[in-house]
Amino acid sequence: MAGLSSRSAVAIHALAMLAHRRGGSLTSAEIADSLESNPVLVRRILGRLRDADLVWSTEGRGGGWSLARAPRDITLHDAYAAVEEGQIFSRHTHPPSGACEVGRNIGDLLDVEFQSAERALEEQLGRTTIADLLQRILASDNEAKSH
Amino acid sequence: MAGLSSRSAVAIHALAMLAHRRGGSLTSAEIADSLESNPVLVRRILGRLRDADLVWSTEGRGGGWSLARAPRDITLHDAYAAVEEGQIFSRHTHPPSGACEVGRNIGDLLDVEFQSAERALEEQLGRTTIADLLQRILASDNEAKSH
DNA sequence: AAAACTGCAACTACATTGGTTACAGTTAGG
DNA sequence: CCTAACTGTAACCAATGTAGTTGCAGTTTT
Repeated sequence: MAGLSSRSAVAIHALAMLAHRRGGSLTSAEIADSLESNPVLVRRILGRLRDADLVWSTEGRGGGWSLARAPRDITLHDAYAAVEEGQIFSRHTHPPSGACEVGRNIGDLLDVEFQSAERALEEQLGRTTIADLLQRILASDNEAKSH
Repeated sequence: MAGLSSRSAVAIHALAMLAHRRGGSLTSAEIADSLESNPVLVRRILGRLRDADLVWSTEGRGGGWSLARAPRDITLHDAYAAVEEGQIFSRHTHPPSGACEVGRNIGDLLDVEFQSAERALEEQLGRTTIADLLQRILASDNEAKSH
């Protein structure tokens, strides 16, 4: 458990690509190309984004994926929450001993602390939208080209 | 990678127990008892706390573990940083395609976002000390006893 | 009918974690 | 000086979750 999966990175990458396409759509193969990864992996992750109403998909020939909202209305936290499950911190694997003053009380208090730390992380993620990110990506690209 | 390990919870639990002992020491077996866990596991984690100068240990008969600082000078972030390694978010497993405008620029920008989110979490953890936590643990215990 | 898609189940390889056993080294006490 | 009670570590196991892949059924356009 050396941290969370790379699904957040993949999800945000895909959302940025879709935002770059404006209203247009992309296939899972096209997104997988940019990720140097696999279309099935992309569909798995985009499927979760669809469950969270961030994107929608159409089947069959000519099908693919599109944004379900404006890029400025999707935050990095939306992407994170859609693909990453549960809590960041793991709690005690066994309930601590009730015979110990610390053991029988620490559980709930630790929960409060961990939850507020996670909330701080989520709030920070919520401050950046896909539109913000795409703008910086394009600025970064122009910067690179001019050198 | 459904989050971090439970090492932070174990570390904080152990620090709270040591703080409760005031200047005294505890053996890894005593701490393991409260955790309903294993002395070796405890020594592994307390070893990291020692590397971070939060506790010290003495070997041999009558040995054990003690705090290396006052409880009010140890934050939950200190414990977290000592036992949890690396970053919370995983990055792209392969570097994205350089052929894609998004792919060749997103890496660094995502790093900035993820790092500032993690910093927010760490700052929140830094706001609570072991002394704070122990005080609440004891208050919680008295509360429970009075009913 | 064929081509180009999504959706999904199943499987592999791999890393990490929690847990355990075993044992060497250190120290205090009788 | 010998034994009991500790720490320190290495080695190993089972369980879990992830990334990656193959295969195939279903859907839609041409």
